[in-house]
Amino acid sequence: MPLKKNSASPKQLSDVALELIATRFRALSEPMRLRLLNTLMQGERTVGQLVEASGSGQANVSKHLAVLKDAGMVGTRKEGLSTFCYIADPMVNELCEMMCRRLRGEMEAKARALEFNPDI
Amino acid sequence: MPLKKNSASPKQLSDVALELIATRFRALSEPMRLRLLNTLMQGERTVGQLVEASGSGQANVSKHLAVLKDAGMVGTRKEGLSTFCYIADPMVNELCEMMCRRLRGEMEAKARALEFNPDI
DNA sequence: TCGCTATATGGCGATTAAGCAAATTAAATT
DNA sequence: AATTTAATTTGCTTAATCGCCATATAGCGA
Repeated sequence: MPLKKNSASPKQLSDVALELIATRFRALSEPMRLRLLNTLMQGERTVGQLVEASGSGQANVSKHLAVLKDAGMVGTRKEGLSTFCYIADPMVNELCEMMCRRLRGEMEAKARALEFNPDI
Repeated sequence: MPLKKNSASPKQLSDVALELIATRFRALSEPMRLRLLNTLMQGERTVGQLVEASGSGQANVSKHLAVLKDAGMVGTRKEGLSTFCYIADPMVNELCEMMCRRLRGEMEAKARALEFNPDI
């Protein structure tokens, strides 16, 4: 067995792949959508609850949710008149936490860099 | 000791935080920028090399690199006339790999779902 | 100093995306 | 069937972004 590249193959991604990946990240590139996801991290919510929690209009929330659904990040479940939304992809949590951690680290480093340094 | 939530605190992120996170993801939301990053994963490259590898115009590459630099994902180093670019944040690799894995998984699942199923 | 090369920047047209308001569908209630 | 409630869709306006072109800056060699 030739034992191909086992991990982190240095290949260039195809145009199609790049487009797909970009679309996923684009879904995460708007504060309002991140706010919706952030709320959904606490558990299932109806569209109406998300409207209230987000402070945005109903039409906008609906459209943002459609984007997140297309990206496979949010799922929905109908129950009577209400549509319940939930995070369909646990990767979303990972991605956001990773990003938050990183940002906190950077900001703290910058804050430290701006402090007076009495011991040098 | 009250034993607060030790991890994954269910807090809502602030507007500022959401904006910062969105900006980071937005940097990853364009195929051309992903292509540049993908090339840089193989190692340092000059802007000119990236122009050639990407098949895009020099001005565009320069602007895309500026976005990636602002997002803290790419760093540069000047050497004579050339500007060498490199991935400044290892998280970029993680994020892209995670996304690729996930997409592969989903696509394979969809492909399987489209197959004829002889054993049922 | 005068070019020559590598990169950055500014302007322009076209496309895309967001927010708002109004119209439309869909399910439950009376 | 008519009404009410929940959500999606559509049309409009404004703002952001991409790619292309031309121009400006900066370092190097003649």
